[in-house]
Amino acid sequence: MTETHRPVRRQARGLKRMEEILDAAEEVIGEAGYAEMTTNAVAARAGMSPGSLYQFFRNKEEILQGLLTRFTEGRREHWNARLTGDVARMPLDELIDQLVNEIVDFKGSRPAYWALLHGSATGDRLAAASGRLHADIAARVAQIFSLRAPHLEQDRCLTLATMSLAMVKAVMPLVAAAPPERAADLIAELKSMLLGYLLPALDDRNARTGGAAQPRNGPVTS
Amino acid sequence: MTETHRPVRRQARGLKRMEEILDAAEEVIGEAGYAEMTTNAVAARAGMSPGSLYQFFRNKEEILQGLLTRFTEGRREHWNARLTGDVARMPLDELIDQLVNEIVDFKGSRPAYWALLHGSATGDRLAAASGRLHADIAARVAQIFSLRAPHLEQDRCLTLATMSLAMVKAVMPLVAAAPPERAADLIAELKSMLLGYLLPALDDRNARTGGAAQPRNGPVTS
DNA sequence: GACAAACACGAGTTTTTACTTGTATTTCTA
DNA sequence: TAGAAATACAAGTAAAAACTCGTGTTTGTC
Repeated sequence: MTETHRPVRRQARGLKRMEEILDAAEEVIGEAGYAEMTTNAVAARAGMSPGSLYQFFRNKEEILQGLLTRFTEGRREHWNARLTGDVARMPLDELIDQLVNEIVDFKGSRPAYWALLHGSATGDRLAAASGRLHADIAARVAQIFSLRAPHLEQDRCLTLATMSLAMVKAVMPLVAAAPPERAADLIAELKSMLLGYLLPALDDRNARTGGAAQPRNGPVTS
Repeated sequence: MTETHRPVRRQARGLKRMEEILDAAEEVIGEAGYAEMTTNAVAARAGMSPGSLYQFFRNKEEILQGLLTRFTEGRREHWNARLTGDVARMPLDELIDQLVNEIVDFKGSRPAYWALLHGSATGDRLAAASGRLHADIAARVAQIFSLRAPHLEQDRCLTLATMSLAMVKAVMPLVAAAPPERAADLIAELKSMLLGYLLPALDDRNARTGGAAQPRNGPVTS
C-alpha cells in the first residue's frame, strides 16, 4: 500500500545539503525563536526551495530531530573529550572555574541550542513575566534571610535567595522524570544541598572567617 | 477610525465566564501540552462557542496572559502569606524541608503551571532527548568524581554530578537576563556554590564525619 | 554514453486554527 | 418596562504554514 521507508542513497551533495538545512534551522531559531521557525523560512534561509527541503526531511519534526541529534552528539563528544582523566587531577576550584566559563561561553555562542533545549514554550513576553515572579519571590525570601542573618547585606541575601530558588527550580524536572524512589533521593539531596549552602552563609559565626565550605571571593575569576 | 479600546462593563456572569475560560485553558495545557492548546479546544472544554470566548479575550495571547497573571498573582499572594516573620524563627533545616515539600506538591497538583512557566518549546519528545543528553553528561562527570574520590559509591557520584549540572543549567537563564555585572556576580556565586557543595562531598576526610556542611540523611524526611 | 537515481525547483494544495459575523437571548439601568 | 449593553451561539472566513506534485537537471554506475 503505502510506500514505506525506501532508504535513499544519499550523495555527498545531499549530505552537505542536509547540514545546510540544519544550519539554516539553527540560524532561524537563534535569531527569531522557535515559534518563528517555519519550514519555508528554513528553506529560504538555506537558499533552496521547500520541495528540496522535503527531499531530505520528511516533515518539520524530522528537521528538529536532526538538529537536536546534531546538538546532542556534538555536546556528547565535546564533553567526552573534555572530561578526561586529566581533569580528575587538577584542583577543584580551578576545574569548576574553567568548566563554568566554558559553558557560559557556549551558551553565548549558540543561542539556538538554549532556545531549543531550554527555551520557554510561550515566547519571550510570558517568559519575562515568569522571570519577574521569581524575582519577586526571591526578594521575599531575601527578606527572610535578612531577618535570620541581620549582619548580611541586602544584596548578599538576594543573591542567596536567587540561587536557592534556582536550585529548587532546577531539580523539579529531574524529580518529574525520575522513578519515585530516585525522585525521593533527589529531593533529599536538594534539601541537604540547600542546607549546606545556606547554613554557613546565614551563620554569623562565619561572617568573616571564610571557611572552606563557603569560600567567597576565592580563586574564581569569572 | 479603528474602534479603540471600548472598556466593557463586565457582569458577574461574565467574570465567572472568564474564570471558566482560564480553567479550561489550564486543563487543556495540563493534559495535552501548550502546543495542543487551541482556542477552539479551550472554548469546547469550557462548554462555550468560539464566539463567546472572543467576547472576553481579544486573542489567544490575552488568554495566555490572563492565565499567567492568575498564576503569578496567586503564587505571589501565596508566598507573601507563607513567608512571614514566623518562618524566620524556625530551624533552617525544618524550614527547608517544609518549603521544598510544598513546592513539590504544588508542582504535582498544577501541571499547567510548569508546562507554561518552565515547559520546553519543542514538545515532550525533544525535551526527553535533551534530558538523556544531560543524563549522559552527568554520568561522565560522575566518572570524574569517582576518580577524584574513590571512596565514594557510584550512585553518590552520580547524584553529585546530576545536582551540579542542574545548578549550572538553572543559573544560565538568570545570567542571560541579568545586566553584565550582576551576571558576573551570579556566575561567581555559582562557582562558589559548586565548590562549597563538591569540596566537602569529594573530600575523603569528610567520608564519615558528617559535618554540618554536608548533613546527609539529616532531618530531611522527603 | 545511457540509464536510473538523487537532487532541485516553485507554484500549488490542504489542513489547521485564530478569529469574525450576524443574530438571538439575557441582564442591567433608567 | 423599554432600551441598551452584555452575553451567547454556530457557521463561516482568512491566513498561515506544512507539505505535494509535476517537471527538469545533475550525478553516479554499467
